[in-house]
Amino acid sequence: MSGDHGYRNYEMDSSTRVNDSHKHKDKHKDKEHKHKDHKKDKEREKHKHSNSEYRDSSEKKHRDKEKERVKHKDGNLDRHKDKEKRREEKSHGADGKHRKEKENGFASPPQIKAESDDNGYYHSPKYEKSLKRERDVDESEYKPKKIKTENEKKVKKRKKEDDDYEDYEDYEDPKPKKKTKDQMKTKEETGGGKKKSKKEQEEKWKWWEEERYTDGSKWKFLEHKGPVFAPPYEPLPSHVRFYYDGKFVKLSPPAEEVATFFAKMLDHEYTTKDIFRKNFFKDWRKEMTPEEKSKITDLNRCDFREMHEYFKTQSEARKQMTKEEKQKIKEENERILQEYGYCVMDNHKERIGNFRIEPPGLFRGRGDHPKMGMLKRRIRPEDVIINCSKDSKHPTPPPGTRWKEVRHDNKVTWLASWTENIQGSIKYIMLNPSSRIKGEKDWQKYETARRLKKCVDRIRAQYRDDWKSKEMRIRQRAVALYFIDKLALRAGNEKEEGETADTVGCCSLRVEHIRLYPELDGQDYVVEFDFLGKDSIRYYNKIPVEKRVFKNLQLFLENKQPEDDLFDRLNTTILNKYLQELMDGLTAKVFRTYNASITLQQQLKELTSPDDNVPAKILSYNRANRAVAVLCNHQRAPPKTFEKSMQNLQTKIDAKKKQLSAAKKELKGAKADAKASHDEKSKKAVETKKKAVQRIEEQLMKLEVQATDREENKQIALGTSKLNYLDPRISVAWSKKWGIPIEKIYNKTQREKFAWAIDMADEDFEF
DNA sequence: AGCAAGACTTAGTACCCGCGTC
DNA sequence: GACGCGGGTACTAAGTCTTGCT
Repeated sequence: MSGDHGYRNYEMDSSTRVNDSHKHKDKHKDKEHKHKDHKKDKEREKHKHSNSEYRDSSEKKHRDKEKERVKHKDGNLDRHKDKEKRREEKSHGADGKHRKEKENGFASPPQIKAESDDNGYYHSPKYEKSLKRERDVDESEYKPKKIKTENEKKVKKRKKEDDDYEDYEDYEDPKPKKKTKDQMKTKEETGGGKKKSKKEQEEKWKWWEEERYTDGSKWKFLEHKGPVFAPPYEPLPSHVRFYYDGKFVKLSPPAEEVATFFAKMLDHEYTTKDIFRKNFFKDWRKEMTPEEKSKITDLNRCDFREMHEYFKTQSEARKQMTKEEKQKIKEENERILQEYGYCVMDNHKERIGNFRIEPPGLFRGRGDHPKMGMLKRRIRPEDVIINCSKDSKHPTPPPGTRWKEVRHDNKVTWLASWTENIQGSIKYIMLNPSSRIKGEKDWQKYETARRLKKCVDRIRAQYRDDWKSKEMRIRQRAVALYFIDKLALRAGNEKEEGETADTVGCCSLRVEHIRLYPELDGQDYVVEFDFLGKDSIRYYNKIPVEKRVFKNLQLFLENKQPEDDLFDRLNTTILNKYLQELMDGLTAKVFRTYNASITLQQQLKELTSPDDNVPAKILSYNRANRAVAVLCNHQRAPPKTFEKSMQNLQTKIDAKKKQLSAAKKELKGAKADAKASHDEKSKKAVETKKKAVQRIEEQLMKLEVQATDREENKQIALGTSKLNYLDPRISVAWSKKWGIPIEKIYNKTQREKFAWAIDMADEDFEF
């Protein structure tokens, strides 16, 4: 593991997403106090009478002990002090934010602009308007002439004078000058072949070699066909019945539809949970006719089993369909994909990420979600806002309907949006990760992380210094930042209580989430973290910290209740404002990206042995990847089939071993023969046998590597870090350096997403 | 200034589908 | 041809951070 990072401690069952069994349960469900400051004030009061809530007596004991240690002061005094301090901070605090102008979400250092102006652009005159992004082209004037599906004339990249990217804040020119115009020709991807190859080639557009918008717009032209709606509800056949109190009740279609949502989930654990049932029933009743409403008053008396059976049969039947039928469905899906799955953005056909509107159903929150089971209502065209360019062919709503609105906002990237009814948040239809608009952003993210690399030492020195600050808020900020940096914790925004599962990140950690051990297992100053993070994934870790951090934590804990905030003078806004002062574009999450990527790079260096064969090198890669996943706490439920598939693999390995010893025996025999007879034939036989042994040895080794890999991966998910945290150029460089085919590292989708990196990084790329 | 709304990234899981195996 | 498994993908929830309004 990379030097400075804490190890995750996996002795405990650390992989569990904790639902209702976990202790962090609704401790303070105080809906009226939505805002933190009030919240804090009120909480203190509340705690005077809320200590009997611990479910587990041993736990309570522990907490009691903890309480004894802490001397109580008057909470009110504290509170006033808090406020005063905050006011004071404000007065001479944060005005020094010399934020550089940001355009298009890119922090654009002046030199880029200057340079651009000096050098001008090279672009194919044909597309002048679309490429002249700097000058504000009047949207209405702009008409796309042609969709570039083939390799359009190369737009030359701006010339890069200075190879040193130090001065080149945001975008390092990946391969300055090395490329010639004609490198657009993409080689056929290995194995990609077939009829798709033509299309793929057409679509390969190297957006990363073009200029970016700097005027804050995300596109100049956008045309699409709108989203695909969920199919309308099909009432159940009359023989499928619903029973209430054992008696058949014919439901009205709306009520029936909602009932089917529940019926479909019958063998899911969700349906046994009280909150789920309560929420479902409440929302279901809203859909009932008055008669139904008066009749059906108790969910426990409802019998959905016949409906459930029906759906099971249906899905069975679907599986049993003939090839032809399946083929037909597939073709239909393909047709829809072709029609609705793409849009035209600035002369290029781009894949849409999610072009289907979420179908109605029962809300499945993760973890202990207070809204689980609520009805997620059907979205109609009247709920949907369309975003496209004025001069595009607007999508037509389904017959007899209309859109809520059609707007032309090129400052955003979405094509359509609607408001969802569970949380009231907005959902969007956006482009695929392989699109220019997502790729640029992704690239930029890693460039920001690389800029952090250049000043991280300074920042670290600063926060270490701040541990000694006279001001509490600064110490808290410094310790929090230390956690974010060392442990790759998330920022931890405030959440509205009662609206979501009770999960936390760094800034929202509460006293109850950490435990301090002056000494533990021979280590000094150990902090134990135990909390539910994003998606209610448990974070459990014991890590030794520096004495100063430890003392600070003790200080922060003084006079607090378990459910008080650990960092009561800090939140993500304060933290990010501060970070912004340290480096343009720096926020808490950049540390995660930075530490993940740098860890991968280090680990790859450390783990790859030049003499290893390809599978062994890949194992090393996966291990490096795994180190990152562990750092970021990316967990998964061990696959249900895990044990079994491990066994299968073991059987294979055993078989291979037998085969190997047999082959060895044969080789021995052959050698003996050769010795005895000295003839050519037997010599040849020895050679063949030798080869066979070698081959089998290799196969065995491959299997063993596979087994190790899988075992180590049991509860760790590599995908998330690979997709979101690791600068793909590191992986690409590694694969080029060791001659590992990129396909071994990235599957097709990943290669599409990271096309920019695969194209631009060479083997000496350094993060 | 403070906060909610908005936009966009990050996240785990369910399920599908193609492939190898029996 | 059925089966099962494992990777890949679709889905959508849950975060972070920014924007814009009062």
